[in-house]
Formats: sequence, C-alpha cells, structure tokens
Amino acid sequence: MTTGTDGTSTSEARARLLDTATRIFYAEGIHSVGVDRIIAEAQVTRATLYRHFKGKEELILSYLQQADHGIRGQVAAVRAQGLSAADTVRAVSRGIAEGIQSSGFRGCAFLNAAAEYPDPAHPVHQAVLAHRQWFLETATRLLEDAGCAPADAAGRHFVMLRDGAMAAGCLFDPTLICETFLRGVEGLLNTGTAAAPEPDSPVVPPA
Amino acid sequence: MTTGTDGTSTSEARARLLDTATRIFYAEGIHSVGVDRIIAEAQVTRATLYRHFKGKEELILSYLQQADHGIRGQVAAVRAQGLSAADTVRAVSRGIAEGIQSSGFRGCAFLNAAAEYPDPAHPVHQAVLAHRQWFLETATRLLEDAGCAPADAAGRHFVMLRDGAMAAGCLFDPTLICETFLRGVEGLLNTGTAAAPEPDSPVVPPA
DNA sequence: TGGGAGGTAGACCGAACGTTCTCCCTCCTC
DNA sequence: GAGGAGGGAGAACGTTCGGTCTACCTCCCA
Repeated sequence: MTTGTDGTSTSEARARLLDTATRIFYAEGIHSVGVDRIIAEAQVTRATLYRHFKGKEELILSYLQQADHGIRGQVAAVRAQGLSAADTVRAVSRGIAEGIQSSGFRGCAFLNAAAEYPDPAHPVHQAVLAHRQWFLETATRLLEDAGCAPADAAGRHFVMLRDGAMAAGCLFDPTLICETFLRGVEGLLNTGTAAAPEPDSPVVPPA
Repeated sequence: MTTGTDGTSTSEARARLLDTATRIFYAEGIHSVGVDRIIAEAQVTRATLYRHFKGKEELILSYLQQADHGIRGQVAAVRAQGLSAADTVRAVSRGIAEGIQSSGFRGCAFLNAAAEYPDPAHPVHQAVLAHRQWFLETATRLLEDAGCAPADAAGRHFVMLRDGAMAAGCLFDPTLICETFLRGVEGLLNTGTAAAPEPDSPVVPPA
C-alpha cells in the first residue's frame, strides 16, 4: 500500500471502493446501503474493504471528505479565473445551478447525510458542520468583496438560497429551481442585502 | 376498533404507536429506527403494531400524513384570522420561524424523509412530493393575494427560502437562520419578487 | 531468496431487521 | 352468556446487517 501526501492510503482497490461508495451513498442514501452492496459493485472482497477502512463509518467519512474536496476545488477553480468579486459569485452560483440540472442530481450530499445522522456528536454530523462552516465563511468573504453589507447577513442569505435550491432541486423542476436561485442571487448582489428591519419591530419573535 | 371519518382506524394503542413513531422518526431518522424501538417505547406488542398497520412502511406514511395535517392546520388557523394577505404571509413565516427556534427542531420532516427515500417511485417519496406541491400552491396563492408578481416566481422564491431555513435550522444558530429567513420574506413582500433578468443574458445556463 | 503488502475466496459470528405466529385475557355488544 | 374485537406476552421465521477470521495467491523489493 502506498501512502499519499495526506496520510491516506492509496491503491486501485481502495479507489474503486471509494468511488463505488460515493456513487451509491449519494444516489440511494447511507443507512439503506449495506457493505455487501458496495463490495459487490466495487468487485472487491470483504477483507479488502476492512484492510483499507476501519469500518463502514470510515468509508462514509471518506465519501464526505471526497465530496468536500470536490466542492472546494470547484470554488478554487472559479476564484483562479480572476473575475470581479460579483462575477465570481455569479460563476459559483452558475456552477451550483449546473450541478442541480445535471442528470443524477440527488440534492446536497451534506444535507442528505445530516438528515440521516441528526446526532450532533456523531462524526458524520460533525463532518457536515465543518463543511458548512467553510462554505458559509467562503460565501461571506466573496459577498463582502462584492460590496454586500453587512456581509454576514448576505452570506447567510446566499447559503439559505443555495440550501433551498439544493434541497428542492431533486423534488421539483430543476430548471425552475435554478432560475429562482439565480434570480435570488442577482437580487442579493444588486441590493447588497435584504432591507434591515425597523428597530421597533424585531423580525425575530421571542422564542 | 372504531373507525374515524377518514377511514383510518383509531384506538389508544394505535395513537400511542403513531405518536411514538412520529417522535422517534422525526428525531432520529427512519431507516435507523427499528420497529422494536417503537413498540418498546409505545408500550405495545408486535402483534398490536401489525394489527393496526400493514407494516413499517404504512407507519411511516401515517407519520408523514400526520405531519402534513399539522402543517395544513397551522396555515388554516392563520388564514382564519382574517389578516391582510401580506400579514398572512408574515404570520405563516413567523410560525415557521417559531418552529425552527423551538427545542427539538430537527429540520423539515419531508425533506428529511426525501433524503432517506430518493426513489421517486417509492410511496414515501411520493408523499413528500404531494405535500410540497400543496405547500407551493398555497404559498403562491398567498403571495399573489399580497400583490407579488409574477406570483409563480414569488411562490418558488418563498419556498426556497423556507427550505433553506428548515434545512439549516438544525445545523446553525437557529436565531440567525430565522432572522435571515424573515428578512428574506420581507424583501420578497416589498419588491414583489426578484428582479427579472435582462432578456439578452439568461440567468439559467444551458444544461 | 526471502518476506511483507495487497488482494481473492469464502466461511463464520452475533445481532438486529421486519414479519408472522399461537395462546390467552378482557372488555363490549348482541 | 356467547362471540368478536382489541390487546398483551412471547416464540419463531428467514434475511440482512457490520464485522472477523483463516487460507492461499502474487507481486515487488530488499
């Protein structure tokens, strides 16, 4: 077994295992898929699975880690284009929209995983939180550069639109979802952020 | 066994079973909860479960049906107050925000169920779609009455904000989520809907 | 010329899964 | 007072679950 720069082991069988797990977990969910399915479709034996992963949970975490790397790479690629801040936001949003409209789209891997692992102490849930924290910070920074103020509110607004679009993208016409999402982003860029509430009428009711 | 007006059987044991299933399914997910857990916490025997439900799937569908009734009732109660259309939208939104901020909030029962049942042909998935169709139509009608045009786009925008808020409400500070959501709704009511895109630059990229 | 790493093949474990079954008790109603 | 429905108690069904195990093969490299 060779060892990659990040300390994770690499091998053909391991890659096949992780790719298969990614495909099936994303398409069908996590709890409903057994390791038997995965080793059968990856064409490896049980022993090989447990040679590379401590158990199913480590396979799930690797799946999410791979998804996280993919999204970070996508954002980094857009930033590397050297567009204006607002156009960078637009390009990232278009990338999200393309994902939603692509065949096999099944929602956000992280939102789906969180739905299956609600316990905040569970490693899978924490991996979701970590990814979302990064995404919120990244979005907030981009919108700040694009002149949106307050940037925190704009970033949260952007993430909320994205979450809504990703969640509904496989439950409704993806074209209309993307149209709504991209118009929402455009509105966010144009108005800076949603109007602040009047000081004497808090928008948030007491709990 | 007595029979209710809607054709479903009613009994104390059945109600205990459904309430317990609702509580556990919502809090912990569906696939990860076995019928053993439910019958133990409902303090009934296996025979009683299978006397009232054909199987676990019928219990899941009943759980979603109960949630659907609850939400429809909530909206109906708001509409019965005779507020202006815009204030009706605000009141419904405040109700959503209160739910998000309540203890034990675990996201949208329907989005969570869809994450566990991605197959569009599955009865559980179809129950989710049916609920969402009703909600979209209801929101669109309310926003149309509130003067938002085009109402379709406004309705989709509202549902997208709600989905985003519900999905993130248990993954981030609920207070901030609600603030963002309610500001977004206010912006939607004020501007009618997001700005239409320029005719020569479609917001939706080709697939 | 070894020996370790990676892999295959397949038996096996205990536990949990959803489901069905029999037996018996207690009400309520005709 | 007979009968049926609702429910309790619990054994048992076959299947699948995640995980461990032994045995053997094949490279590659020291």
